[in-house]
Amino acid sequence: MEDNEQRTGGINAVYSEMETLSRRAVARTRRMSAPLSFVEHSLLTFIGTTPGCRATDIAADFQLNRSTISRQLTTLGELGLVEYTPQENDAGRGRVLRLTERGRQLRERSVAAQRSVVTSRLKEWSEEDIAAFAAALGRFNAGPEG
Amino acid sequence: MEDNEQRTGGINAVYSEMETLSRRAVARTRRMSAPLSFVEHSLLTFIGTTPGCRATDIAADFQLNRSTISRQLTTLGELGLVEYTPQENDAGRGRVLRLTERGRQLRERSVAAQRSVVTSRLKEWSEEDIAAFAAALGRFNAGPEG
DNA sequence: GGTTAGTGTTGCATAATGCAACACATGTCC
DNA sequence: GGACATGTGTTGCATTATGCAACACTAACC
Repeated sequence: MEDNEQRTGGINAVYSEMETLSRRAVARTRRMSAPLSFVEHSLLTFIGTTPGCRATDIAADFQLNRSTISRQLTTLGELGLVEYTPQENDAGRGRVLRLTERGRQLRERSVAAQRSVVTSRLKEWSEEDIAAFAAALGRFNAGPEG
Repeated sequence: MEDNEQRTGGINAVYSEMETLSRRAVARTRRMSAPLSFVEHSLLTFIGTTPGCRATDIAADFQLNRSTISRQLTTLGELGLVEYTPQENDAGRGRVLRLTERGRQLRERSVAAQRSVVTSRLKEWSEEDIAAFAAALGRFNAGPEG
């Protein structure tokens, strides 16, 4: 835990850039994911990539009230994008969510549009730089809870 | 623009990790920036780091309606966090915003709390890795519009 | 000076969110 | 097995956030 200046400066830079990145990502989702809102898009992604997740898990991860998630899921359910998996015997409390085929398709379309923006921003990057960047992002996301 | 598989895979990974990163950043801000919302926190940061910015610039960047920004700024103004700079002769249209001393302090407190989470996640990273990560994030953010 | 275009504000409607209370299901303990 | 505790999802109600349209005001333009 050597707390030298260079390390602190690097951390500050990382945080600052991440705040910019996140603000722009939210704005981009607002612009490009219509008619999905940022939270709705995040719901589809989370459900699609978190097998076995329940509404309360989402609420904890998103830091939103359970009632908010419940209502959002009701909406997505009425749109035919999300559904409850049939009850299984070994299922614990709560109900397990999953995407419908339509949900997968809609999310894939939204992702493709936003990914094109990322592709454009990485236009001048070498293959190695892209791989290193992806690895660093993955390492950060997989890191210890803070 | 050689479009080989490895490059595409890297870009997909970058996008996927960024979506996770942004979702968590928004959740973290919800949890740690109280009583500031994510948008309010973003407003303070944007105004603090974008000299000469006006309400309409924020609306364009955040992809939110001007009326929404106007009301949010009214609230932040009543809280004594944001103010209009006195009219200058060479000022163009609109009114230029800036943080008050209280606004700077409140934002700094909020940033410090969130930055500690980033610090914790980078605990095992070498100084060089942190510097490289910060550089890559900066390069990405500074890249061409998409 | 008159016109055009950009900026910020407000009324109204809608969507998103939180809190509290509740019903229901699951787990625990005896 | 039954009583109790705990977790999950839903709904009523209030508050806040957001969008759209209309407006007033101001700066730019010819």
